[in-house]
Amino acid sequence: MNRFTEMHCSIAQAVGVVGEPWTPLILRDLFLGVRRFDDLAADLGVSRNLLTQRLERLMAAGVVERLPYQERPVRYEYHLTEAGRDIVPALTMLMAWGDKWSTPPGGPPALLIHSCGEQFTPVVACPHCGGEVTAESITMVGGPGAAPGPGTWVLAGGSGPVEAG
Amino acid sequence: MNRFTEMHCSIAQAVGVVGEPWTPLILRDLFLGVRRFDDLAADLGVSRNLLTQRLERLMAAGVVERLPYQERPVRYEYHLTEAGRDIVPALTMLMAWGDKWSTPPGGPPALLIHSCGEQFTPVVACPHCGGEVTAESITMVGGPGAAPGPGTWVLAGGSGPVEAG
DNA sequence: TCGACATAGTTCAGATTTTGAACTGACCGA
DNA sequence: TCGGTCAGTTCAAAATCTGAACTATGTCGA
Repeated sequence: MNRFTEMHCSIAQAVGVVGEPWTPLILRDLFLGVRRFDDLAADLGVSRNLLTQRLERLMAAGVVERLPYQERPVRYEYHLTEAGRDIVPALTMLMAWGDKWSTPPGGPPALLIHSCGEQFTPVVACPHCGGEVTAESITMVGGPGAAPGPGTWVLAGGSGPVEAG
Repeated sequence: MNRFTEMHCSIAQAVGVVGEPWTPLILRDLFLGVRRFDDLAADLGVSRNLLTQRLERLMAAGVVERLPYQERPVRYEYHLTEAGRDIVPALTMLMAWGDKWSTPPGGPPALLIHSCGEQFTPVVACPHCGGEVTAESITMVGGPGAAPGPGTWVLAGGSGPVEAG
């Protein structure tokens, strides 16, 4: 729980859980197979106490789970839960944005291969028409849970389409 | 510039620019049409000096631009640039994740309408086959810019597909 | 049985960042 | 001249993060 998770906004909810410093990179590493405390700390360069705290928060949020991989002494590995794996597509969009707008020297550090066999740049799509989702092609409207409060007055009351852009 | 933007990882690049506390919500508000300093501060509940700092960083990164909307006295509005609008699809994925895993009381605070006319939940897709991108359907491999260093050893050397999940 | 090593943390002082409230400065309108 | 608007700036206190050392549990080799 932090101030973001108390806002009536789904972006704030997500940011409150997976948007804290280091957390997206922790999730990336877990996805890539870096699962042990010392490996995460070494790979990321994050301080160990903060890593402890972030993993605790992610476990409390149900995004990460800790599983023993040996007894005597008991040692644990961290794994993404279903909710954690479900954030991976959003991470690929961040990666694509970083590649596009931050032009790393020598080209992208990593590439994505889809199960269809092709190397690809991910896009967000509308599942109804299959068309691409861009800032220009969408509108946000208040939903059933719309409520007044910080971060929501724009949509409060479900008062209809908001002109955006 | 911060320690994330110095890493050889596109996710870290993106997080370094748009992942600081409050920044995703600032971008959301700019997208929704909240453009003035006082409106942003009031809507978000962020301290004004931090808002100043975040907007400066976003302008330096080319994600936001400041345009005068009146003279005498000169007053400015903040707008998303092309790079800023380009992050919006990723924000919709965070929103969808928040809706799915954080079950807000009363339902989602906001809904998305695509230009095709349908209300939708965004998905990440492969532009080659149109298939959905999930943690299970993708593999990451080292790209041309792969380099050793914090946050990259997993992919360093372009040593081939990484088993993930 | 001793010492070195491995893993997964915890502790804590100092540095950095963020908050919250008040203040500044330019201008308008009555 | 007074009050209000807008876009910030200033600054002390609070919260967070870093970096290094330390703890705890158990293995292994000599």
